Amino acid sequence: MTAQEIQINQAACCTLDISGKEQDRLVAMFKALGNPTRFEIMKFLVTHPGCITADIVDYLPIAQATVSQHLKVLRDVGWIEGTVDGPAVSYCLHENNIAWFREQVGKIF
Amino acid sequence: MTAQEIQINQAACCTLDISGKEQDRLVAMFKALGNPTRFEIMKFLVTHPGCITADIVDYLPIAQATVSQHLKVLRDVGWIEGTVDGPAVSYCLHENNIAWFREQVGKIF
DNA sequence: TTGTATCATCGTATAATTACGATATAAGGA
DNA sequence: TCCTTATATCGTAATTATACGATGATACAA
Repeated sequence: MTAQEIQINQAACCTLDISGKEQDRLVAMFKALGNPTRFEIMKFLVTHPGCITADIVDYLPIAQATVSQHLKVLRDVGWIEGTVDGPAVSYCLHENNIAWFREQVGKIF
Repeated sequence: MTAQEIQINQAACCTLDISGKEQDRLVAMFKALGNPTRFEIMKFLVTHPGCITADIVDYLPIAQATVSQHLKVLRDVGWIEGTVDGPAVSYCLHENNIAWFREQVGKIF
């Protein structure tokens, strides 16, 4: 169920300054970090900016396929960005999106 | 520039000062808001502090049992707090925990 | 006590997530 | 070209989340 699918039974007098696609994106960012493994990946990236997937696979006790899946989730919602570097992919935090997230959290609550 | 000053600058960027139970709690808070319905409930509470469950049930297009379940999740992780008021329960945002969340997000990323 | 209002919990069906091994793809070297 | 390295994707089993109606629990008024 997305923000657009939820049919509110009351006038829009109660909405804050987020809704629709922006709200869905924010919720997706919350959801992505609501997983212990993905949170751990984010923590790793803070201290290892520019590391490649293999580094994360070595660090975590889970299979390569699973790490790749989690990286895709984090990429799709905008927490991180990957740069192709030969056969490898180098990952970094997506600073702009992180700033946007922090800004939204500050605005809403 | 001394090594100490460099360390201070790094700490200002990202302290990564979280682990164990605190990290689990933070992840649980992320997860709880990573659901569109629960996010909508939080938005409603911003503009309707002290409202009761029935108000939220009227507002959302989902069954009372489902709303109650979502409220329990939000309560358990600390986003909101409920006060018994006769047969009803009045809900508010848990300001201290929200401040803690914002602080953690600011510290880590 | 009986009835009503309010909310929580139970049981359960369906959907989504998470993990894995196997396999496909893409870059670059021999 | 063929081989190696590094990732992504596929198929799938197990777990978890989400929603519902039915029912249980609690407060209070009549």
